[in-house]
Amino acid sequence: MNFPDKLSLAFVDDHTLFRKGMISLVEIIDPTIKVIFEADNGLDLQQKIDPLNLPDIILMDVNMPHMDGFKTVEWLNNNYPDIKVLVLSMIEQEETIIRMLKLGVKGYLSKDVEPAELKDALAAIIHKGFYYTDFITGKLVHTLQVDQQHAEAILKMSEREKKFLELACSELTYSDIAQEMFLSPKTIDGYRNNLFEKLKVKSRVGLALYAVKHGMVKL
Amino acid sequence: MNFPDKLSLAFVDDHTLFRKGMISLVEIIDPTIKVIFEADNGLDLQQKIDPLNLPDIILMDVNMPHMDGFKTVEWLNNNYPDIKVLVLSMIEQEETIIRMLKLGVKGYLSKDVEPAELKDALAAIIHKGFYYTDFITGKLVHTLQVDQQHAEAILKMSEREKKFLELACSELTYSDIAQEMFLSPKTIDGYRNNLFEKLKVKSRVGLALYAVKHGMVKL
DNA sequence: CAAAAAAACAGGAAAAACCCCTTTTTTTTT
DNA sequence: AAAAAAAAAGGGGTTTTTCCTGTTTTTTTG
Repeated sequence: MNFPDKLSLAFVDDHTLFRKGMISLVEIIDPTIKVIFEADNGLDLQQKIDPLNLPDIILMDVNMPHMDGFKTVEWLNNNYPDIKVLVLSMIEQEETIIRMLKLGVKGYLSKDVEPAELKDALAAIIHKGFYYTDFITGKLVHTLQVDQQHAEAILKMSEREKKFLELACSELTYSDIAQEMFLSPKTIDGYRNNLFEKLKVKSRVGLALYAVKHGMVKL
Repeated sequence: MNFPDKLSLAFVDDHTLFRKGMISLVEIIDPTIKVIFEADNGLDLQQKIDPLNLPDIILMDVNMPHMDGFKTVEWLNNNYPDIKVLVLSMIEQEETIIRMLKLGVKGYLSKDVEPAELKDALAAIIHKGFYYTDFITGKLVHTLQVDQQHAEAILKMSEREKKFLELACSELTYSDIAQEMFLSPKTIDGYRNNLFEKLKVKSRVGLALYAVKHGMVKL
């Protein structure tokens, strides 16, 4: 199937080889598809987007420097709500997928799909408004079953708590951390207790392992 | 610069879009380059490689299902030592890079390079035998300074200490761990002190983070 | 401006971790 | 069998973490 009118796309991905390769592929998939622009990240997209020449669909990664996929989709929602976003990402973590879907993206594809499926996805997004694979649907169902409070707790962590968590993943004592954050050690105790509750752990080691496991803190 | 004779390549990467896109790009970089085959992973490569029609260079990812980049390079070293490998990967962790270089790969590029640099890398591998960026060289230097310490530490760890380390990466108290290992809590104190010395850390959190970072314990 | 909520801070105690040094038991080596 | 080495365990103390309950200060809301 070809696309009814000229389909226009844009690519947002910091992996230059991948992005250039995708553009070549699209040429093969359907030469009538127009690639309006390509960008390295969300900031780059903001500079390149032209209100008089908007793409129908933006194909976007999640991990990008300077302005990641999440913030980029939020910005698009606020500024160009009619543009549809199809995520192309290696990340298959449930939290990431769910978060993107909550932001309203119209599809989420892994980078290991065949070009034919990419074509199907583009077609479905144009005709049906979305393209969700069984894998994605399975994630959606699963997330309903996970402790909603727990999921919300992660999203609702304050910036101060996040900072504390980062510092707690080190050999600093709570006293050291208090100094670092210009707070009282007793305040730090409070943060720790809050996070123990929110993340359902019961020791500092548990906290550190949780943070690393869920990508909140890098090693 | 064009390549002297027909350069032949193969691609090994589980991301189909990326792989197909790369093939398209190579066509643009130099239409005389021949892509002999493409594979999803190491096992796929083993099935597709033809001893009578070998590529000069294999461009390969590191993370692949079923048979990762490390095992794949080892297999190639044993079976087709004349084939050169250029790694194309998102992974910039020092351990991964060093491990690949130790296995003898002739270059390691991030997936966010420009196509022009890819071309340079291919040319350098053909003419000089390798292509190492400054970034990679920096990793090599650093690893000389750190590798020895880490290797020595690992060699000196007893099986009991390793077991303790695994259990210490949890919310168990030392008392719990002692019961689990059928030892006295005082013995556990001794293990902890030994590991603090060997791994140069000074707290249980430091121990846990070290263990996870160096792959001694999985999350 | 007052009330409510959020953030920061506090007292005090118990548990756990950490530290230094030593002894005992078991295993290995000679 | 004895000596040496390694592993396990111990005494005792300090520091840090954890826990419970509460107060004060600052910010937000009405």
